Amino acid sequence: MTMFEQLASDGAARRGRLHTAHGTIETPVFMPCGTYGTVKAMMPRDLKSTGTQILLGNTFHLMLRPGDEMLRDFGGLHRFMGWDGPILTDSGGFQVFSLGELRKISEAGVVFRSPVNGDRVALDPERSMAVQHNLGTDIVMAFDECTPYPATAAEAEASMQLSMRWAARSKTAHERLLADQAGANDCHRLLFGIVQGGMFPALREESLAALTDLGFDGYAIGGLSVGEPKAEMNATLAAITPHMPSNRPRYLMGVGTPQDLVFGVSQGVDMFDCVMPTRNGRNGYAFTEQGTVKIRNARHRQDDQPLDPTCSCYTCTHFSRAYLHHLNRCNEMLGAMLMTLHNLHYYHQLMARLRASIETGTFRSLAENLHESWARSA
RNA sequence: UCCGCCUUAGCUCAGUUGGUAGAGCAGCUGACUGUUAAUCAGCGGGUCGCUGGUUCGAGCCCAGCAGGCGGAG
Repeated sequence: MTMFEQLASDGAARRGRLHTAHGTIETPVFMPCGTYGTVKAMMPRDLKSTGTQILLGNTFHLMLRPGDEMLRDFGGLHRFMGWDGPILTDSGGFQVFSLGELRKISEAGVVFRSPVNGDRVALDPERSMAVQHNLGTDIVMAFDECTPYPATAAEAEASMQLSMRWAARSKTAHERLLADQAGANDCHRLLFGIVQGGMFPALREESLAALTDLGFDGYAIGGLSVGEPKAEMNATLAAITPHMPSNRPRYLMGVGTPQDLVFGVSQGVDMFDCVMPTRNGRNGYAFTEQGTVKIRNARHRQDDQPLDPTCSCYTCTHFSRAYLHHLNRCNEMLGAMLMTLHNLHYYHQLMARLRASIETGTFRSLAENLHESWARSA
């Protein structure tokens, strides 16, 4: 059985299937972020009920707490957090970007100051691979540097070249770890490389070529949605996806809004992840078929309507906007839970509709309808 | 009845040796894209209890009054 199979296509959009040690993933797929071994405010059974197929964990955060060796000895992250589906782990590369002043980068790797207790924490390709294997992740991400924006061509190139050298080291370390585990029934573990290169198409192509020369199970696009204008992000994405291998999954990292997902799928992206549905949900911001809803706004104080009348999630079938408004005002945790539940349900429903439309060749008209509907409310 | 303390934003309170007022919360709004985030940011809002006095100038000093709290009878 091949690891990734393409079932249908509609324009550049692809409908596929990705096989992992913990199950098969229907693509295009959205993956919620479970940074610290939990998708915040969600129990695993909630995730299942919203249609979550695979979720993210984070190398950097989990190695700090509870520690990757502890998790290995415990039997892995899946058992620890009670999630039996696939898990993809970010390599810590995004923390190289997001922790800003708390880090020092060199050829060897990165030294962080732990945001937990100020400890000195070192991370490099070899350590990142070891941590991800200790966690027992299904999809390992190469250790990279997420290039900041804005960056000059020279800066973006230097950063990208460093990420490519780290990608080679990641692959070597990953294969050594796989060899060590040969015989264990759990060696079906994928490794994805990450394309960098800032907003420069030529650098992006160069990065992709470096990665395909090495050969990875999947190819991710990193370094987007880091503060650049939307048009620039879309242009950069559109410039690189046509060059990506069609027989491997394509993953757009850290993106995005529902509109971003539709655009990404239209460009042939298979996988997405983003904190937006969960973080924004906790902050009182809902995504609906009619556009976004800021539940804290005074206009919802006595609103007896559901968040989204077309939605079949537990939140929308049981509670009013007035109640969600009240919970948010009172800072009650149930508010964060119900809002997150809805947002994830909405994201996964959206992906399911996109998948179905690719199968029936109606992707384009669905995308147009969605944009019209979102635009009407905005 | 006497003595002391208090009265400043919707609420709880800061306001240094006199130089026409601030915070937190509440309210209203915005942001959030491989999570250092149940987070962060902006805005509106006050005859400083009332009436006089001293002073170039009073939320700050003085007198009286009103209301509140505590104590003594």
